[in-house]
Amino acid sequence: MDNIRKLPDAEFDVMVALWNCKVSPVNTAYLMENVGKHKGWKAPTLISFLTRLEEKGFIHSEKNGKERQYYADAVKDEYIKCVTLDFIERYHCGSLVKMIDTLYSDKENSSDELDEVKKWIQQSY
Amino acid sequence: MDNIRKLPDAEFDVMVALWNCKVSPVNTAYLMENVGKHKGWKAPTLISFLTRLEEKGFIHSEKNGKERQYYADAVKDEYIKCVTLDFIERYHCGSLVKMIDTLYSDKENSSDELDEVKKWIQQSY
DNA sequence: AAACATATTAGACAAGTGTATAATATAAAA
DNA sequence: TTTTATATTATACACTTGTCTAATATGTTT
Repeated sequence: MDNIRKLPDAEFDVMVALWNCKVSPVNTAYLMENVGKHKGWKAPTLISFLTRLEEKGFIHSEKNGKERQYYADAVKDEYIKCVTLDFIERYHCGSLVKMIDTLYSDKENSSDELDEVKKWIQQSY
Repeated sequence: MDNIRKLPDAEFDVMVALWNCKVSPVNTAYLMENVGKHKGWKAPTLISFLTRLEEKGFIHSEKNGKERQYYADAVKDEYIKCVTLDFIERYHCGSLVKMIDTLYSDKENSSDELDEVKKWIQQSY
């Protein structure tokens, strides 16, 4: 959980689609419906990303007749958490407060979001 | 402040060095001292990044004799804020709370950081 | 003015990313 | 069992990013 191979945008989008589906495995057609089409990709484009994700160990697949079925192996929350820690480290010296400060230092429409944070802190710790 | 051209890592590192120096402009030698050397870059590598940053409109420069002087044009806080909003949008559906939740849902060593956040909220809003 | 030192420029190149076309399987229909 | 339809594979290609070597300028010494 430390060697965070940050995925390129398109591959991440595919992972999200995979993570979000209720069933597993899913086929290319399904993923075309859920990301590909929306992004304007041709099928081979999608499959390219899937192939690369498999090479990187984020997913695996099985060929089933003419089609191929894909399984997500990486865990969504773990991945997101890693990427987020990385981000805070790089852009905010590893400090969540510094980040919040950058975001809301100008006291504009900060209320809503910060209110939620306040609530979150109170009830969950 | 909306068209956030996210910089590649190396170029961002150069920007940070530029943003952090007290004087302006600075020359390549100075930047070599402050990032280049540390990153193990040869001078032309650094200058490549500077050239690209200039093409992207983040900095400008003036030739002064044999040397060149660089000025940061982009504003650090603005840039960081944009990139951060972008990040939260992409990885946490635009919700700061969702992000914090992903980060500290496991209630481990969350105290310190969250304490700070609590304090921050209390005193600044 | 020649020679030297050194900063910058030009250009190059490999790897990674986004994207697609053409070729090849393979299931289904005729 | 041909033909047809469609999914997948093999490639390819342009751009971006990280990095550098060789060439060129220009200031400084001699």
